[in-house]
Amino acid sequence: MTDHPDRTAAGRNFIRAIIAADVEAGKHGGAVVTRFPPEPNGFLHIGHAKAICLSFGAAAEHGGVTHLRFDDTNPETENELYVRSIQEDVRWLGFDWGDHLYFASDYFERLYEYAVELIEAGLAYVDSASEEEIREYRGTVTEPGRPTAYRERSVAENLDLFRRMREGDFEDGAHVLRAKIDLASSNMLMRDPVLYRIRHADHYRTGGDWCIYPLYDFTHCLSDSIEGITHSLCTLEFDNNRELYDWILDHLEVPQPQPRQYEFARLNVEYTLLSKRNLLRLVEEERVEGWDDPRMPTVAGMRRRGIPASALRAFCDMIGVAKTENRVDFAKLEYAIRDELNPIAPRVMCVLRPLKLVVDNFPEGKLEELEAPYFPEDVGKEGSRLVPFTRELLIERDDFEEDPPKGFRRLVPGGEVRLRYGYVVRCADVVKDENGVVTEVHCTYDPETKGGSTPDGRKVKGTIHWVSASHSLPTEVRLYDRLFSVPDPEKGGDAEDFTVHLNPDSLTVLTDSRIEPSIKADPADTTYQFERTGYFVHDGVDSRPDHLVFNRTVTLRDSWAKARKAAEVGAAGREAAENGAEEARPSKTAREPTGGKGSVGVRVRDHR
RNA sequence: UGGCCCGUCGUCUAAUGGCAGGACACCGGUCUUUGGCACCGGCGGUGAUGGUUCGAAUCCAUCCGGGCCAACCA
Repeated sequence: MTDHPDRTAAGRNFIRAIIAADVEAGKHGGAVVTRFPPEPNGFLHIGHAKAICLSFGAAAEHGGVTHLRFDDTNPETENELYVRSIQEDVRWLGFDWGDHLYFASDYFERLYEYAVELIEAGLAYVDSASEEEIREYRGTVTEPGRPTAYRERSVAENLDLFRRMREGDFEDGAHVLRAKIDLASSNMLMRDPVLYRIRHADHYRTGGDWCIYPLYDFTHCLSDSIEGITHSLCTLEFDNNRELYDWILDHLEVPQPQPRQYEFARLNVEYTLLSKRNLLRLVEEERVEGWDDPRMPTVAGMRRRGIPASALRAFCDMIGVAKTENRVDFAKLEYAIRDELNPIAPRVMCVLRPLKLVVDNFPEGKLEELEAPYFPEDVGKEGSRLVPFTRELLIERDDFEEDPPKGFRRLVPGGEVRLRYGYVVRCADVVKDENGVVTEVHCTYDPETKGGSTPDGRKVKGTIHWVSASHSLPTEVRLYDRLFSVPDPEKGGDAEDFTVHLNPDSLTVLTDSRIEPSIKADPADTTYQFERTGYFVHDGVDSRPDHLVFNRTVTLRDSWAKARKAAEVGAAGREAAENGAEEARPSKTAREPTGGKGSVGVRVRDHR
């Protein structure tokens, strides 16, 4: 899995430096045990991928192990479906927890005993104040908290009450167990944090065994301790929790040395959001088709989109680990994807928005099979397929211009262009409908240029992709763009609903695309490069032999589109209206018009 | 507002008192039967002000800016 050799270089980030120093110093006997502790209440996303790469990577670097532990202490939000998807996703990412699969819910009995120990030491008490009261008595960041009426209960009374809480003698919310620490602490988390609450709810694993459930701060440090974790890595927002993490372990009889918590900055990516709460909203409100919608930043979504696990790992390597708040450029992810796919994705030809091209001097009914390599020279991989060449072909609508802009290197009236792996053709004539829309391009081909070479040495500047009109396969193609139209959709906080920033153009469905027939013989999970357009993969959910569906993983870099865009700056949004014709809304199934008429002038939206 | 954390090219990230480096992006070029890939070159940064030091991104102080914390969520 070390596809990047320098990954093992010591001290590549501050956490790995700490771990390396600890190993060097012989702490924990030189052992490294980390853990990845997801709560099974949602799907894993790219932010988790960063945490997974860090925790698994840092341990593996020293021959250590990483535990997968479900932090399942909240029966109301967690379930089995999430447990399964999380395991599948971690495995798919390429990491192995071996035998070390754990559940915090398996520790409930031991946790209960630890709580009793705390009570016996006079360090925890049962508080019978209401939730509102406790909140009010906690004070604010500028005012200290005050004790409720129950803070000085005797150990015996606390023990009895806590036992009866477990027995089910009380209603939800009647009592809680609190640590007795410091109500005046400047760290709000130290103001007698709640350790246990009563919740008469069935847990997806323990069923009705318990009606009291431990909270995060109590559960997490002790779970780490129980499992012999050495380095407990989490994100920055748990910084304030560390003091409590240490306090609990310091005041209980636990194995030494204790695990230490280290925090790093969570990942943010431009034009997306990574909070599980809001991702869940997108799913529940059907703004997307589900957790695995290819537009989602979830591991499942990215997998369906065609992003290889190796690209995600490479991306995590590239972004590093630090404590600085960050928002990573979307282009960095795209780079990682292209960089992984370029050497492994076989090239095939698919025409996204077809325009008929008739080769006038090619015999009607004649079929010529042309050999086309799957990889360009520089990739250096063997393999080729035959592509059928016929009198009637289909080319990309964008590849013909009657009135070409400066620098246009494709087909124009009277001009020559090379059909990839085929012949050089010259445009002789154009057929238009009553609206002046081009419906057919007529060409003549030069038989001497078979395969694309020019024996006479003349330069043909443009090469375009094509398919046979009669032998190509119809396919649906789904083009994805960023889910949000602003770099930080959650910026407004709760004051603003992030859904207003959803990009209405995040999905474009093309229904009359045509692909070369060779792909019929390939495994369904093949990731292709459609020449000149991008990387595509069969949609794992909707694609069938009789109804092909391809997802665009990422576009190819397109310096022509970039140049065009730059040229148009200042020319105002003159094409806004035309673009509007092909947009589909998220989760809706609007289709691009299938006739030539409506789709003329439509440009492939650039991914940027 | 009290506490804690964090400020380095546009973005991400190195430099642990000793030449501010890399990646992505961007710009220019070479190559090219993908306007892809590759290669070459360029642009561009230590939030501010003081102080300590032969020497400060690094240590200290103040200020400015950003983030987290007042769930019986994690």
